[in-house]
Amino acid sequence: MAGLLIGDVAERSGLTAPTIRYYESIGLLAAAPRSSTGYRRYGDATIAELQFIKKAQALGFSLEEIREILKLSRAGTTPCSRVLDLAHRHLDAVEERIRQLSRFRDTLAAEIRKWDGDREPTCRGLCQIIAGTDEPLEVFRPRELGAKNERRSHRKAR
Amino acid sequence: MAGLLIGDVAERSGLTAPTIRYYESIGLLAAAPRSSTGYRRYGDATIAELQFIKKAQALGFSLEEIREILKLSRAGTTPCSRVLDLAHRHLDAVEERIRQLSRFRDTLAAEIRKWDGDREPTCRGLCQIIAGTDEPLEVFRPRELGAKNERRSHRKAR
DNA sequence: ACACACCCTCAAGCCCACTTGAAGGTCAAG
DNA sequence: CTTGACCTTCAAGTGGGCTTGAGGGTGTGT
Repeated sequence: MAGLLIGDVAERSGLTAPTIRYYESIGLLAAAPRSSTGYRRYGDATIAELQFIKKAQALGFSLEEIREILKLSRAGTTPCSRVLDLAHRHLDAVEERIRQLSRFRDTLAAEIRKWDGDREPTCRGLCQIIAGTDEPLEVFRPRELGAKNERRSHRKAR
Repeated sequence: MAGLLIGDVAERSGLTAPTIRYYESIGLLAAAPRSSTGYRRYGDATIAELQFIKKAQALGFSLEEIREILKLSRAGTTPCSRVLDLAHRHLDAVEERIRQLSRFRDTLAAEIRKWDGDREPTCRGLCQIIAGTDEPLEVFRPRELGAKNERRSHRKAR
């Protein structure tokens, strides 16, 4: 009987069998056809799809976003502008993070040089150094790019 | 009585009161002194510390790592060589992170360019574009950069 | 005196992306 | 016919970093 077993697919895609079942369970992957005894049977298309999922994930997309992409993709006719937009936003986020990290690295490196030259380096400095750097950093939350943590309550003064 | 209430600290630091209590509970923040009725009382130093935590977090450090930094930092009198050493290691970590992110950005940007250039950017094409790319992409796992997912079992052929 | 915005603790829940475990069915080789 | 490597399902656990809820105390303005 034709078709790969889940373990073969797992091996070829570099995922685990439970992960593949999990993907099916959350609707990321279409339900595989079954053999008469209930075994899932796969074709090469699934491996390609899993590799797509892996790479999309590696590119920073959440499973939710990937599902959205695949849904649009399966619809076929829908334009890809949303997907493209999503990718652009990810790129922006990544670049901003690189900038933040670079600034931090410079600050840290400068501080270390100061310390290295210092005869009597105090540890207390560390907090102030890092805490006292320039503008407030935006928190980069790779998996949830929407900033849903805005709390600006007006407290009654006591 | 002197001292900020937890809500004031929350507002000024941009965190929430429960989060601050949580940080205390996991030993990230020192236990605040209490008023006679049990209210936590804070000084400005705590706000600076929380901002340090926020920034370190934004830079990709886990609370565990931040705790380590703060612990050494608080040790105060102990020779600073350890802190310095830690700082060096963090600098290395930051630089490695920058390199990883840069590679990641290049890959993503390349995908987007490919995609942008496409006259008929069908989502199907997109999938194939990403799925069909050359070398395997490195998975970018922001919080756990260690690649612990190598499974290469040898399956018996059936 | 009362409302109301704070504060406290402790426990449980949530989210994501899985992983692990238990209990059992299937299939090919020896 | 047994062994053992596979497959099945469903449930529960993991980990990081919180958030939410219940139940109850505090402090101030009117």
